[in-house]
Formats: sequence, C-alpha cells, structure tokens
Amino acid sequence: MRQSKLFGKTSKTISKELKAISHKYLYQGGFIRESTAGRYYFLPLGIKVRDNIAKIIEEEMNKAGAQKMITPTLHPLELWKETNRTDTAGFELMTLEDRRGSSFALGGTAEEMIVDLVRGYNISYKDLPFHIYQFSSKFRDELRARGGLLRVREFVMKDGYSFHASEECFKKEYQTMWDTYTRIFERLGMKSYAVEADNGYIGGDYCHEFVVESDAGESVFFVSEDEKYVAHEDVAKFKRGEINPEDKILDFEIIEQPEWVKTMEDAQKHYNLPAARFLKNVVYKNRITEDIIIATIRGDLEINKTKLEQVLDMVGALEDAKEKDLASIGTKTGYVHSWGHKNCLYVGDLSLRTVKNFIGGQKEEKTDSINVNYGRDFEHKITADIAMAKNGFSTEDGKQKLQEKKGIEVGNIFQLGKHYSSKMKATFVNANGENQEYYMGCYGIGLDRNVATVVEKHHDEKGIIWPPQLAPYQVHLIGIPGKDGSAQKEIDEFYQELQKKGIEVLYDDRDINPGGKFADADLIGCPFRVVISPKTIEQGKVEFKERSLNESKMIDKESLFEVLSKYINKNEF
RNA sequence: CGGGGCGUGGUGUAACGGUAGCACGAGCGCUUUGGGAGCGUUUAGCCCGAGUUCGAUUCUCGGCGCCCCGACCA
Repeated sequence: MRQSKLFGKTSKTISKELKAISHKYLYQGGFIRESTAGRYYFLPLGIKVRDNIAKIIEEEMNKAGAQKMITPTLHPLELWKETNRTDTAGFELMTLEDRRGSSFALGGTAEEMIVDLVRGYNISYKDLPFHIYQFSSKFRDELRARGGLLRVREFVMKDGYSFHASEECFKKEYQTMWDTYTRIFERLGMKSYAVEADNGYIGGDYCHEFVVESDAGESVFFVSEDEKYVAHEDVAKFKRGEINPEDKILDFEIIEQPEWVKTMEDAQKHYNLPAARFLKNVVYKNRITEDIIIATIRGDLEINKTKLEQVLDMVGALEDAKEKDLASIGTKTGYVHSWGHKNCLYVGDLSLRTVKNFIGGQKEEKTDSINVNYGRDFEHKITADIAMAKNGFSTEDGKQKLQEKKGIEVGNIFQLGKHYSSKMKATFVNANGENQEYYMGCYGIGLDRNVATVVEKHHDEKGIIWPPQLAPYQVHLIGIPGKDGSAQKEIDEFYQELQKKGIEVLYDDRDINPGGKFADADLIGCPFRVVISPKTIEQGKVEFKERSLNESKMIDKESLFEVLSKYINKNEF
C-alpha cells in the first residue's frame, strides 16, 4: 500500500480530552475516527487490525469445533420478552419499530435469537452437542461510553452458543472454551486471567471473565499468590479473621453517649477501639419492589452491592437509599439500627460472627449499646457473604494473600444451564423419546475492545508496537529518494519485490521530509521498518529496524527476506 | 441518571458586547531532503434556538453534542 494513497491520515495534534493511551494512538495513527460518543469508524488501518484479530479468533473457534453463522441484527422484541430481558437488560437494550409497528431490539447479545432458531428444528440427542457462533455488530445503549474503544455503544463481538444434552457434556465444552480463549489472547499477545465472575443479567450460575491486566481497565479482581484462585471483586471470597478471640463475652448494655459522638470516626475516638469493633448498617432500596434492605456488616468492611443482590435474588435492582427511604422506615442518616426497624429486610455479613462485644446498633441521640453479640442479642434471617474483598486479605482457607488487580475484560464464558431453554420452552428429544430442556453455554469476545487492549499493552512513548500477527502491515518501507531523486527507482522496485514475496508492506512514498516519515512509522507501529536511501544503496544494503528495538542495522536484501520470512512464518501459526 | 468541565476552520487552540487571531493540516510556487524543514501565497471556523441589546461568537435561558468523576455495566 502506498501511504500517499492511504485513506486516513496521521495527526500531529490531539485533543487533551483523550485520556486512554489506546484512544490517543489509535486516533492519531489514523486507525479510528469517532462518529458520536461510543461509535467509531474503523479506517483502513484499523479494520486491518480488527480483521487480523477476527481471523485468529475464527481459527481457534473452528479448531474447537464451533461453526460460524450469522443472525439478523434486528431481533423481534417478543423474544426478549419471553426471557424477561426487556426488563433486566432494558436500560441498555435499544429498540425500534418498523412501519407496521412491529417492535425490534437492536441485537446486544443473541441468546434468544439462537435459541429461537434452534428450537425451530426438532433437535434430537443425536444432534447434540453443537456450538454455533457469529461475528456481528452489537448495540448497547451504554449510560456512559469511555476510553475510545474500551467501552463503546456499538461494536463487533464474536458470540458463541453451545447446546448440550447434559451438564457433564457442557462442562467439557466449558473447559474447551477456557483453553481456546486462553490461547486466543496469547496469540493476540496478551496474558489473560480467567476470572471467576458474576453472571449479571445474562443468567446462569457461573461464568469467567478473561481479563488482561491494565490500569485503563474497569474490572477489579483478586488473585491468590499461586494464581490458582482468581475472582472478580463481585464474587471474591476471603477469610474474615477473628477480631478479638481472647475477649470474654460481656453483658449487653445501653449506656450514655456524649453528644459530640455522631459519626463512626467520632465513636472510634470516643471508645478508642478500631473500626472492626463497630456495627455498620448500609441501606438500599429495590427500585422495582420498593423494598428497603438494611445490610449489616463489621465496621472495617464495605458492602459489595452485587453480592448482596445475588443473595437476595435482586440482580440489578438495588440502589442506594435516599433520605426519604430512610424516613419510610422511621429513621434518618446516622441512626439506622442493626435491628428493630419494621418494613424492611435485614441481611448480615459473615463478619458479624468474628467479633465479640460489638459497639453500636442502638444509635439513639444520646445512648449507645455496647457488648452486642451477634446470635445472642440480635441475628438476621440471612447471614451471607456480602462484603467487598480488599488488597491483602487472606484467601478463604487463610493460607495465601489476595492481591488486587485491575484489568480490561476482553472476553467471557458463561454457563447458562437450562435458563434459556426453560424460559423459552426449547427442548430436544432424548433417547427415550421424551422432551428434555437442553443445557447451554455462551462465549463472547469483543473485538473492538481487544484492539484497544492490545495497544494498551504494546506501545511506547512514540506510538504503537503491533505484534506481527496483528499489524496492519508487516513492513513499513520508508523511501528517501535523495536530493536528486536518484534513489526513487530503486525504492519503487524494492516495494514491488516485497509485494511479490507476499509481504504486507506499507510504502511511505509521500513527498515529505524523512523526519515525518520516521515519526509516522513509530506511531503506526508496523513491526518492521525498512529504509532505502542513497546512503543504503551506496552500501548495497537496506536499513532494517524492529519497532520494538532501538537500534537499526544495515543488512543486505537476502538476509532481510530471510529474517522477515522467519518472523512471518512464525506468526502464521 | 447525579456532580463537574467544555462546545471557535479538517485538527489543536486564542481573544473579544462592535473587523475572530495563531499553529498544524490541505492547495500552489520556490528552496530543502536521515528524526515532524524554510519563505511566500491560497483555503477554511464561532453547535442549534430563544431572550437581553443599537449590535451577541461573547451575557441569560433552553436544547443538542462532547469529556471527566460517580452510579451503572456480557
């Protein structure tokens, strides 16, 4: 490709509004251009990279026995109603009507469509298992797009759906996909963690996010020292140690409390005790049923709302209670009791069992209760893990420390079980001739976000450093024709020669100063740079430089081809 | 959806209640040619609407759009 003809220019200037490195470089290098917030044009350079990623994913999926197909973009809204996801995912589902008034959802994920397709066939156990997948544009009415391609409203996703007669059979596929995904991200040049996670509105019982560590990411997860336990903050289990095991259990008392003691901090000063000795109550409201929920926890810990939602089976429904919600149960900020409020639901964290003689729980204006013991003085019907893990906490068995990490979710695999087949009455005929709901899994990788993630992991202060297998072009050929243009012919010929050898080459034939060409080559980030100038011609050599290294070297053409073929073959897999 | 910030040529920015300036880019000419060259020249802009005003890009209100934080999030 002659760079003079390449659509999409590099940009020297950049808005200071762009914060994410991948956003800056992809924009500056002429890979993407924004249309509206969260919706991007992929320019010729950008689409080449995304296609390269798609190719790797497709190869690996096919190798794993999955079959590629495609569904329509507009999904009949009735299908989403069947699974009730017009409610649970409604806030980010985009809908529209055609001229006859039929309602459609713009596909954001395709479980319903695929199940509807499959149930239209009379599937027998002999047809199972199978795995079908697609690459298609997905639409999400995100509340807030951010970070360039990191979080967008429209993107291409590879989504796959597997169908099984039994859970055992599904588990094999889950493992296959686990391995497949690990390999895919390896081939994309990234180390991924398979992070145990929360299913959210997708449904099902368990899932894993594949996360690449990065500060630009939004996923917070915890890793044990041996990396065998890896869990998202919304599911991470940890050990709550005993705070004061040596203390004797004392009698419950209500005592006077000085008026200046208002907050938790005041109380800690007043009693000269650590936060862990206090009871803490956090109030939520279910925005659908309007139920008020009081979550009680040890004072040094925080509530994890997602864990709480899981425990209560109120996924996505909880919001922070406002003052008027507190009023509805007869209290106000700072005076929420750990017991005794009417018309509300109490949930206690496991940590309540780790402290003897809690302070607090009464919180009247001038009195406080001390020596409160969970199980003796009060106990909630539900006691569960609803606490947020923190860096340095111990694993559940207490043997290792958990390290907190941040990363970008580049893919995920879900166990769906019979969630969809049961809601959509989709069955197969088993060996006994009976109808049976099938067991499902689904598996997704967002391509656009992966483009950005690769850049987050592979760049320097000058620009992108594409792994060869993803680069838009293998070789960036820089021609410096010289004062009299004497080298021009030789450069053009060499460009032809590279192409004949099947090497993808971006040829900078623009009539600008060499400095600009070098700067753009660094920015665009092709893995190999070749320079031809009067100087190199005089020596009968070419200048070769790997983008990831600082030094260039003069080599003859034959060794250049040798080096390139080695690299390129290596990355053909 | 809450809080904050911002909308000026293609890009990045400045100033101002009265003629909108600079840089990059793009075009042309000459010079230059190994790390974003020089001179000259041309090109191109005040998000939309209402209000205040003799006059609004500037002030006020509303809308739309964008960025950041939070909430939310396969």
